[in-house]
Amino acid sequence: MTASDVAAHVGLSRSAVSRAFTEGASIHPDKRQRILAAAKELGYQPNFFARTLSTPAQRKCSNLVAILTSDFSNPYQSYLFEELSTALQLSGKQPMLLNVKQAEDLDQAILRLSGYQVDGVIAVMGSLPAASFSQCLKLSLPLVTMGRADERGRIPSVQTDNYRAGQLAAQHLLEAGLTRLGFVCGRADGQASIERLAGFGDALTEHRGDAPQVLHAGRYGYSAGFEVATRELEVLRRLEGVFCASDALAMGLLDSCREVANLNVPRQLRVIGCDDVPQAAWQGYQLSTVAQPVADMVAAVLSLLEKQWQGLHSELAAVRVAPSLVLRRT
Amino acid sequence: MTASDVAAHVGLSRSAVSRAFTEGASIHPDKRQRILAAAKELGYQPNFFARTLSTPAQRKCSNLVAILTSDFSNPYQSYLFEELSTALQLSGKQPMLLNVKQAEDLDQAILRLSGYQVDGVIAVMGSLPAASFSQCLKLSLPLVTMGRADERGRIPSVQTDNYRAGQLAAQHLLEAGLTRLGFVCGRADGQASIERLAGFGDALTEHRGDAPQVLHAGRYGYSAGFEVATRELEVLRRLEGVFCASDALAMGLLDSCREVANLNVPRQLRVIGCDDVPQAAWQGYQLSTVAQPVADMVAAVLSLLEKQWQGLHSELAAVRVAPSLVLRRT
DNA sequence: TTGAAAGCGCTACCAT
DNA sequence: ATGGTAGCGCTTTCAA
Repeated sequence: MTASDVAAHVGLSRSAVSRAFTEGASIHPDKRQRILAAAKELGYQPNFFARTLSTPAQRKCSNLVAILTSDFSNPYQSYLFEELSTALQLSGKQPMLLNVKQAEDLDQAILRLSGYQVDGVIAVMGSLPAASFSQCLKLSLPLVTMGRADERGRIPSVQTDNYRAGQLAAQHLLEAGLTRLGFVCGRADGQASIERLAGFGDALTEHRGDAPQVLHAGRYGYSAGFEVATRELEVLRRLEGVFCASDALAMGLLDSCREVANLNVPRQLRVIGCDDVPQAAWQGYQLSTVAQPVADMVAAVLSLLEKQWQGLHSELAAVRVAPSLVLRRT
Repeated sequence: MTASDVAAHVGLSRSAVSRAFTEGASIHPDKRQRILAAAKELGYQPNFFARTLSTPAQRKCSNLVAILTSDFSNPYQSYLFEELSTALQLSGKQPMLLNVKQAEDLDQAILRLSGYQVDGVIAVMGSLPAASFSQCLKLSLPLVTMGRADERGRIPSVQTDNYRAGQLAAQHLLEAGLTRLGFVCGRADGQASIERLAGFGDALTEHRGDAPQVLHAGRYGYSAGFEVATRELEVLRRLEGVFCASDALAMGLLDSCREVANLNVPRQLRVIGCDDVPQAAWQGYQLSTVAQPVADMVAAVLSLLEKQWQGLHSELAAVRVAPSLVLRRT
């Protein structure tokens, strides 16, 4: 089905058909109606590829935006992904997905993406090195990363203010009158964990508390939380409250307390997580947590992309969005 | 960056560049090397849009495949989605995502998709009526649905053999010597729930057991499971085992038993779920379940698409893949 | 094996 | 407001 087919069907020119599908083009309303009706009947839709091809370079635009991600099993990632794809569609963009398993593939993958003329790339991969994105820079392909800023500040990024997240967690535990506090770290080299710990620790010392006891889970998942709690049970028994670097860690720890340690939460130990994934609200957990402001983050990402499309490269930055406290049972 | 730019850079023709990127084209190996090297240096990648445009209709192909889905918060969906996108990429296809919130949007959405020249559509939306896909049929856009067959058998589909899933669950509970059994239904009108119940019930009567007591949760999520268990506590107390239409339902029920009913699982009540989502293996749940054969289903989906691309419409069918039992603590 | 040229479906610019 | 036409980047004949 092509524009010519439709044109022939209604007895008008190809140009007329094109205009009927172009917002604000000079065409008689009646004719536009007739053309649109015929198109609907014939199942015609302008070929976006051809359209992009013929549009002048200046405002060429495929409306395709790539989302790069490496892990869906992570509940926070899939939650973020839901919001991201919805927002993208709402603003008229079509999300393309790239599931990147190995960092080495990245340059190659981005090159392929450029073959699809994507308008921009959103990278949701906290653990990937910024160096991997050199190809985007080289192709001057608009890019925004989420969850991790480029060390050299050359890539626009959006992330939670992790330092603030640590402060909030500390504030909550301190207000409960607790003093012996701990922090469960995800990846030891993870920027997020490091910053959360910094905010947490600073807040404690400011309030004349002791520095937190740090437990190393090594990863951010449920199992890691369960395992670290089982392994470090003695440490946990001496604590009054812990801040976990992710909700999944907190939930694993919680279950270990319940089933292995027979440690009552929140009576003997208060637990606060970070992310506010849907499961945190489950009646079985009722986990208090520091909520990542997902909606705000998504809005910030779109705005950063928008700026790049408008050529406002000067105003780009590492955006940090404020998290908030969600208090539940733990 | 266009083929002409690369051609100029190496002092050859556009045609040569095109051939360098075409598998098995007639070109001197040395020249191909030079061109490929130059392309890499310049960050050139053939424009897939233009390529699709110029390729003869017969084997025209964008390598774009759309995935339609309506809910990512569902853990089974995101798990399935992970597998699907990976498999697609592995076979050289690029997944495009369409998050469909409202069924009415569907026709419109599919039309838009056709504008992107997608090679096929995979619909992962159990709860959408088959009628919504008329647009695909009209455009003769290859389509495969997952999780729900078209009543009239006109749309190729892949799903778990839900009847068999019910049988497996029954078999497990009967082998444990239990007789007073129940079934927790998700959506009362959901095909999956109905079939699972049928298999479950038939297996029970075959073994001379009573027909199962049916509890209606109304939805498939965690909260629905928690609520139905709390509401129907008295019924639950009289049962020895329940089969839940989804893992999320089972987990909600489990938590309600633990926290509200003080009912010991598995001693007083055995619970078996359906799906085998990652959370089912969490130490806090250790949920026995009927596993959906996700890898097999994904393979079947790709194979059905492949057949449509080869024009083998005669061999299409509603594929049913066998589930398997995963026994854990409950 | 190679370069020239036609044409894929479309939009944008011409004239009218 | 309308129809004709050039040309977007590419693949593919066709000659050579």
